[in-house]
Amino acid sequence: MKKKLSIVDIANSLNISKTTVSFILNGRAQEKRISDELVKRVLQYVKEVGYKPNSLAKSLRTGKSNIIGLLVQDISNHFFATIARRIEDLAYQNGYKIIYSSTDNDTQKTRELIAMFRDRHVDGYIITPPDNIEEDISDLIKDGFPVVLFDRYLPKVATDYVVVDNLFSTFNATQYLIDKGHKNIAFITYSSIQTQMIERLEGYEKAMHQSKLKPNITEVDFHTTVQELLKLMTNFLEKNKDVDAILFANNHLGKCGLKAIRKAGKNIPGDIALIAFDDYELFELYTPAVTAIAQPIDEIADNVIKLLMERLNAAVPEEKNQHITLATELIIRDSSN
Amino acid sequence: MKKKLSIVDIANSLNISKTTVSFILNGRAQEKRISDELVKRVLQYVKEVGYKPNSLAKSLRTGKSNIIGLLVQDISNHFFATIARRIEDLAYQNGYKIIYSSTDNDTQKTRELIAMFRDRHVDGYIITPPDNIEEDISDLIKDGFPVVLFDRYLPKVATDYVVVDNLFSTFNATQYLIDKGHKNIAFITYSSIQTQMIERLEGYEKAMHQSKLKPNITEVDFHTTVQELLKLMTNFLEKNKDVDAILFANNHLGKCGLKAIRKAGKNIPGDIALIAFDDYELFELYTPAVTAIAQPIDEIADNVIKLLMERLNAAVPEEKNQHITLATELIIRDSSN
DNA sequence: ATTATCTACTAAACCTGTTTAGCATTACTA
DNA sequence: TAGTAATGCTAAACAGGTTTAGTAGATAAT
Repeated sequence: MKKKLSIVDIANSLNISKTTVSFILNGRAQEKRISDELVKRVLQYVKEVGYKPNSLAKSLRTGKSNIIGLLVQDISNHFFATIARRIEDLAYQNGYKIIYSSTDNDTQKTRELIAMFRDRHVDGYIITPPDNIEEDISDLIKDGFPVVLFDRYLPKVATDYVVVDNLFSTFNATQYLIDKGHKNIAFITYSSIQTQMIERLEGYEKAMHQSKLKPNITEVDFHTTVQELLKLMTNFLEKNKDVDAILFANNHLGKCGLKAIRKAGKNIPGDIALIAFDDYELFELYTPAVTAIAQPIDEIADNVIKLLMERLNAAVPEEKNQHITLATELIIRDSSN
Repeated sequence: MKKKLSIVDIANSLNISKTTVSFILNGRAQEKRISDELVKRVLQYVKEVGYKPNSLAKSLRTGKSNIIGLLVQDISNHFFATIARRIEDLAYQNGYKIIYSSTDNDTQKTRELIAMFRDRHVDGYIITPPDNIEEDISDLIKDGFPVVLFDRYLPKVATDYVVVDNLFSTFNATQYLIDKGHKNIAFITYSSIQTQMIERLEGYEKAMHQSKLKPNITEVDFHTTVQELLKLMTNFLEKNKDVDAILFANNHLGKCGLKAIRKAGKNIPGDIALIAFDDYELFELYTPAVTAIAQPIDEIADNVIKLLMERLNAAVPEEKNQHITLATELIIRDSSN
């Protein structure tokens, strides 16, 4: 195990000061009036012996880590995994690494994770915030850390965020169902105070209200297990025989709903029409295919990174916050009906 | 922005040396004969002011970072995302954080990522290795870093790994198809020199050979896009009208195959039977449901972390390597046929 | 009474970089 | 020809911890 070279080793080998080496390696040679000849000699030698500065030592001194903290609700969820993947790629392209964790929408866990990230001198944060995390995130912002939220935002916290037009999305989807002649359209969602969920509910309610239809809303707890969800949905179907369409507020609910409907032996969209928030390969290949509200995953990731990079590269902290709202696409797959 | 407290601030406030504070905070008070009274006083004060040691400084001195580097093939793939999720949870439970990246099976990219992780003083590595990465991983091991591979292993590299019994899995699946009376069973896989792929191929070949059936193997390039895969599979179906069953070597191929079959208007399992390696919600809900080889995702993650923790906690580096092979489960969903 | 041992701490070195302040030379001005 | 400026480089401080080596005073052993 050959021990790693340090900047002192380089300096000693060349009989110069480590200060000089540091300046050269950080591109400050010109500014510091180091002769071209020496610069060339040092760079050549460094390359030759394969010296790589210890980034921990660098971070300790500079306070920068070139690491971005990514807190998603659940990395095993297709929506978040795909976004995380793209965020990762873009971050690397910008010279940043990603350290991530899943929050499970758990406030206490998220709080600890933020503390950990902070402790690790993370340069910037990308977060899908759980409830009641306002204070922790405000602290980050107050202390000058760039924070970009996505999927949802915190009305009380002034920072950048990237979301989709949830209200219009469910309004539009509900309207689509109404236009197809459905009257008893149910909405199944999580009981949540998070903006994306509230807006999705509002969109549904608005459309129903406009058409003078009676809303039928079921709110389930976020931590309900798949087993329980299945039972719950099956129950729902039994007790709501008149429901002829269901709008699901996210992919997980949609997936469970599909299972329940399948088990109940109902036909889609014959017996019951279905729209899920978030598209899914599953929905495309299901027979017959399921109509879905597709979020622009790549665009979300692109904008998140764009906002974060702007803040990271800003010489002076930008006061103004940017709020980006992207459009979704209603992917109609049951048009034959 | 209140500036962070350092250990010196704590020491000064209490009129003691920072050495003493350090010893107490690292649980070495007894060993260093610090009086119980002082220990209590320091801990009390530290808690009161909320002092948290700077982990970068700590890492710089100790060489430990409490970070695990996770290199998966693609975090947006359901199989890897689910394993990553569990690895993340278990790592946190053990006091480790995860820094991750997707390799895309790209050797050069992986090489750079390993260098980056190393540079970041990652304590241990969990890797799904791409081709030709033997030397880089051997270097890691030679330099004393714990490395656990999973999903596949490198025959030329002596280290711990967790895999599934690929050969038996495809042998068993093929045999299942044979037992159901299929004669023209095709195998669609990636052209790969990776162990898991080779073994899956071998399992298929072995079963076909045993039953004196003619193998029908299609190998596609790993970097083939979804579009191209679809076209390729559609072509395959057209040119192989006699094929009555297909075994797919992984979830992505299975998914694309399903799409192609659907587009070709064929029935499953009436016209053509299907088994996919890796289970998928998709396969369960597809109508009719698709038989699949399910990998024990939780078990894989559990064992990976177990092996890694054993190495991380070992006082002396363990010479012997542990190779864990887990069983898969053939989830039969087309039994009605 | 002297030396050895134990107790309860601590000064200083160390980890490996970056940054500040400054020091010889030589070149240029007044 | 003294004074100033530019050139080319470096010593030392610093970031914030851990670890080594040791010290002063009290107690025990010889």
